[in-house]
Amino acid sequence: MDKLNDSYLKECLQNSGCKITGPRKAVLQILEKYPDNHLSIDEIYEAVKKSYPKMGLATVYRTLALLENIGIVCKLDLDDGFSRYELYNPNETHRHHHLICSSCGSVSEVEEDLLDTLEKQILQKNKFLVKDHRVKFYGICEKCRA
Amino acid sequence: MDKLNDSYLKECLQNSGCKITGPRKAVLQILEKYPDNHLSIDEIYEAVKKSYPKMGLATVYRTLALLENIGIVCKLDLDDGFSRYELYNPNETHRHHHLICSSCGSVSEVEEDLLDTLEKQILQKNKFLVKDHRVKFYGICEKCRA
DNA sequence: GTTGGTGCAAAATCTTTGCATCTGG
DNA sequence: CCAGATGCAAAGATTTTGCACCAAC
Repeated sequence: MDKLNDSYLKECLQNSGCKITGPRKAVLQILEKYPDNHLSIDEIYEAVKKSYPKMGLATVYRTLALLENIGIVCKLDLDDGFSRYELYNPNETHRHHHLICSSCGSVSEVEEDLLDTLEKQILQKNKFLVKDHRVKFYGICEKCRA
Repeated sequence: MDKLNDSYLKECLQNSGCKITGPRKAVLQILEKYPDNHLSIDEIYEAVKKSYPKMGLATVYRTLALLENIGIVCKLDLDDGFSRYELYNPNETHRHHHLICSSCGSVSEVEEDLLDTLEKQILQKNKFLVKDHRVKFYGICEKCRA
C-alpha cells in the first residue's frame, strides 16, 4: 500500500517535472492514513510534524496545492472556514458527494454519482458540457434521526 | 417590487426580533438590483456605499450573516476566495445549481433541481434525510465550446 | 428612554510570499 | 553542481470583535 502509493506519487510528480521530497511523501502518507477524515490544512500540518518534525506550514500549503494540480488530492469546503483535502480515488471519474449532518456536523460520503441524467439535460438545455461537479447534501444523519 | 420586498424584509426581521434599519434595507436593495451577479461582500459594500455612504464594511458582514440566518439570502462559494451571496428565491424549496465555466469563469444557473430521485436513494441507502443541497458543475459553457 | 445596531479601528485567522538555505537527481 | 523545494518570518487578505455612539421602536 505504502510502496504502491509511493510509486504512484513518484510517477505523478515526475510527469510534472517535480521532485519527490520528504515533505511531499509525508503529507501523502497522512492523507492515506486518515482516508475519511477530511483533514484541514492545520490538522495535516500537526499530523505530519510527528513523523517529519521540521515540516513548515507554508510547505503544507504548497504541497497540497501541488497535489491538487496534478490530480492526487481534492480540496473540500465544509463551510467551517477551513480548507480541507482528501485523496482522489483513482477509480472515480467524478467527485463523490458529501452528506453533512446539520445536527451533529458529521460528514459521510455517497459513492454513487448518479448525476449522468442531469448532466445530459444540462448539456441539452444549457449547452454546458459538464466535466466535474461538487455536491453537498445537508440534512439529518441516521443517528440523529433516531 | 421595492415596496413588496420591504414588507417581506420587515416581516422576516420582526419575526426574529430584529430592527429594520437603513443598512439592512440598503443591502437587500443591492441584492435585488443585481439578482444574477453573485456579488461578493466587497462588491456589495461598494455598491451600498453609493446609496448609503456611511455604510461600514463590518455591517455588511453582520447584515449578510443575519439575512442568511433568517433565510433571505444564501452564501455562495465560487472557489475564488470570496464569500458571495444571492437572494433566496421564495419559490425554490431547494437551492438551484451553478454552472461554472473552467475556461472563461462565467457562472450561470440551472433552475431545475432534479435531485429528488438521488435524494430518495440517499434516504434508503444511507438513512440520511436530505433537507437541502449545494451543487456546482464545472465544465465548458456554450460560448467557449464554440 | 432602552435595546439593539452601526462605524471605526484593532485584532484574529487563514493563506501567500520573499529569501536564504538545503536537497534530490 | 544546480534547479527546484523548504523553513521561517513577514506580509496580505478576509473576517470578526470591542467599544463608544446612534437610531429604531
